[in-house]
Amino acid sequence: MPILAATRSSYPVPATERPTPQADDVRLIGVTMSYARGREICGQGERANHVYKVIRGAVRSFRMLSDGRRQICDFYLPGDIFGIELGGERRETAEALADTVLLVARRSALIDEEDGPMARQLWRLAVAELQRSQDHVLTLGRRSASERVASFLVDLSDRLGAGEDLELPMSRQDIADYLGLTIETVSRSLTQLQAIGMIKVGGCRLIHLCRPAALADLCE
Amino acid sequence: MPILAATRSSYPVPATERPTPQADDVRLIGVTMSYARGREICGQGERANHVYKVIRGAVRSFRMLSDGRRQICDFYLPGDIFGIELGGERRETAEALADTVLLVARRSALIDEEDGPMARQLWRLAVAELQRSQDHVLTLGRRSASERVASFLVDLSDRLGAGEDLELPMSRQDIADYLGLTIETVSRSLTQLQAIGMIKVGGCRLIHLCRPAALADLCE
DNA sequence: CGCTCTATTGAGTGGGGTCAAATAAGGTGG
DNA sequence: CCACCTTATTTGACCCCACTCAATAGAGCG
Repeated sequence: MPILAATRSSYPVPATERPTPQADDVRLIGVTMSYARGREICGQGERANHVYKVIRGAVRSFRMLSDGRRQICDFYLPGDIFGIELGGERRETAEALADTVLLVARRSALIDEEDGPMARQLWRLAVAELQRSQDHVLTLGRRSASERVASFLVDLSDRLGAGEDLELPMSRQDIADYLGLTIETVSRSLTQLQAIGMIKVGGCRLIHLCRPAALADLCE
Repeated sequence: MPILAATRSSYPVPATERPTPQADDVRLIGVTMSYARGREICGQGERANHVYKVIRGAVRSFRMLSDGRRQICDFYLPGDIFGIELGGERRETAEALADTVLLVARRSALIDEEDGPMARQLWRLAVAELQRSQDHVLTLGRRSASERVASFLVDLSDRLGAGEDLELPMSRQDIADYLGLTIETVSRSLTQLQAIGMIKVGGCRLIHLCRPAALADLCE
């Protein structure tokens, strides 16, 4: 019998089978599932049969080169929808950053519908993700290490709606693989931003933005 | 009276007013316009009232940081559609790489339609562009200079359907701004790829891929 | 308290950037 | 068609930001 499973588990656990009470943006009907920290949600090369909405926790989505270099494409936070692909095969792997609860819906429930409004919702979703990806391209292509870290913090603060006190759901390694840097460089950039009074690092998952506006200005 | 204008002109010139005879992918109804090399097609911050399909020539789409650093998000080649935005404002500027002919359609003709199949076409278009952008992220985040240039050449060859003889529609500066490098590094990478027998540079706009498969392998 | 995992800091290196000069490729006007 | 001018590309010399390798310091957990 499915239960709401917030406990650490080795395999994904169905949590409830009711559709979400309120659908914010896109109406998803599916099953909520729990994933333990680090667990794979869906893998590169698999058939893309489901789409996901983050209820609690956080997710990283990434691709790897054959020699092991990893690039994180995006992090997904509560409210975000991910996993909508064009063709049948997934191009990215998604993993839970922390213990995470997802709403899992059949892809067919979304895509095969001859429903104009729904298709437009999907389109909006795709365009919004495209814009995020293009911001990412700008950051990776033309910003220095500390600018990348600054823009990352600003973006995360906006998305979490957390104001000036950020609790990072991801490790330094994840940030590095998102920003195209190494963990050492991420760490040094944080130290440097702290030195110029932009932020205050209080434990490795806690960051206070002392001057959010100035931080945003760093990214132009 | 609008004419088919292939001549160099200072301002965009309407070419014909008939809809395209055959629509490949998305049925666009609009006006064909000619743009001289270097001319702006639409600018960052403007209202996004039109969408564009490349008939002849090529287009670069880019964003700039306040200090002048430029990041090219994508190049658009004959057959490609671009300029579909979510909100009202454009986030990127588009310019003609060479003398270019575009089919220009009103955005409203696409978006306001309550047409399921059309909305799905739009969605496919957006997802396809998203996938290209995510490939770009992987390249910028985790590949070395010569790997970037190699993957760029392979991708361009695929898209142009040109086989092993590539005619580049863009300058070294454009390539550099697309790949997050400098022109000097692009040039050195090309020289290096030539030195190991991968390509043959014959004039700055002509590149022959001697070993296309090996070149693709460089990008893993 | 000790073990393990993660993050920070330090020292040294190298890939790609900067600056500058040489070369090649286009245009333009005579 | 050629000489001249302008712009784009290549090459060289040198430097610096970010990477690598290594050691230290915290954090989390049993």
